[in-house]
Amino acid sequence: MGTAERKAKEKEELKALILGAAKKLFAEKGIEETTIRSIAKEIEYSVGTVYVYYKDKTEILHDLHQQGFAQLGGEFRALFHVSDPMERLKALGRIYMKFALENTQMYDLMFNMKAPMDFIKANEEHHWKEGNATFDALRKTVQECMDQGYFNGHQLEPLSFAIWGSVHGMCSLYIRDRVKAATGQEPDPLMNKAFEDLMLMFSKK
Amino acid sequence: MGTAERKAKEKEELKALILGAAKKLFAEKGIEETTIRSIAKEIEYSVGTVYVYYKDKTEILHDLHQQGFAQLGGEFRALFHVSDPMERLKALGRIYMKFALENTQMYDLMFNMKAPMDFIKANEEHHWKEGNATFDALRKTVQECMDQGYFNGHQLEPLSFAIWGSVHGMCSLYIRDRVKAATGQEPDPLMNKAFEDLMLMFSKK
DNA sequence: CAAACATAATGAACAGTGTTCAAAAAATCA
DNA sequence: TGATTTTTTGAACACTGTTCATTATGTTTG
Repeated sequence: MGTAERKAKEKEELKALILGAAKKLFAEKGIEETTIRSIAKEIEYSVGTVYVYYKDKTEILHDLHQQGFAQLGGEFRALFHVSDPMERLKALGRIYMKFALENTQMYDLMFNMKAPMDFIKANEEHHWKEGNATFDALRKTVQECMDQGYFNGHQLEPLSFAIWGSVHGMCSLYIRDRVKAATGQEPDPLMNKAFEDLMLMFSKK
Repeated sequence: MGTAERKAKEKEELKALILGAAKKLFAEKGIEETTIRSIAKEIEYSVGTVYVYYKDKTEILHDLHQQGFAQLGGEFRALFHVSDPMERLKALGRIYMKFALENTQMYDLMFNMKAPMDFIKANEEHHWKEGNATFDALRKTVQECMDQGYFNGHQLEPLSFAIWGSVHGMCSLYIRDRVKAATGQEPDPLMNKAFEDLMLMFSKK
């Protein structure tokens, strides 16, 4: 039936409209400062309408964090053209860090905020497929590095986690305003140099 | 004048009482879930009283985060008995991580939450002395390691930051529930193994 | 076409938050 | 004791996420 189809499409469109407004406001004024009312106002609908399409705020946050992973995942996938695994590992790290610095709010949502994980726990019985896929890209690359003689005497899983953690840690400190406050240095150059330092240590055979 | 003295002391005591209640509730039910009203109830005073002794919630959070740094700082200082700098570096990391895993709420407050930094920006013109002192302990130790031939070809500042970031990153992912969700592994053993992996790489001459 | 029905949108209302501040209570002083 | 100062109070305000009876709109049917 044509009408039902069109209806379903319209519903999807409005849902996307809400999400788009949320994304815009999050980037503009931060996630904490963005209210359901401000989202409703942005798209010129009432608060109630937002709740017709999203059962609560964590669902909006979860949908948005999926968009972030779609973008980062795409950039990761593009890097699998690089055949040298250590080069690819470095590139993955660089892209990851670039993403974090250029999309601080989104990165925060993906890797720091509790909301998306709360939503997953409450609705999808514990499967964070976005995080899994991203970690998999890293793990695969680390495995290939090990096959080439890198990371001797290490185990794949903890090593991959350690590498993720080390880059995430710098990004997280950056986003949460601890870098300049603790080191006294300009954050951006320090981040880049520190990243190189890490990679230099990681790539020692 | 004796009375004025006693008064000042009583004021300090009540302030400490508020802070103690806050600390207790934070550890019990989490920081986000602890309200000014619940703090007031805990010490059997009214909401208004809390605001006589603390100008707002960020000040409570800031005072509490100072307590955390006092504890961690004390544990750090005790480690300066270890004369071998690389051994001390590893011990610093282990203590840091132990602190994070055993005081998740406090660690979150110290290194993730925005409130304490917001308070500092608004009230103490940008000087995070707690963070500075802690980073200094790390930096000093890293310098001594470099003096002994470790970390060849690295610069002190970015390297120290990278080391901090790498341990912080794992702790942060742990606290924000990303470890098991992304890796599928049991978090605690993975953390410990990953920490060893990092230290192994750091200590390669 | 009009009436019956189904779907979508609304916004006042609720319970909760941090915060304020005139008023009440308690303590101190003369 | 009475006046004055200090401390404590909690109702009230502006905000939050969320709900749901009511209204408006669209669709189907006799």
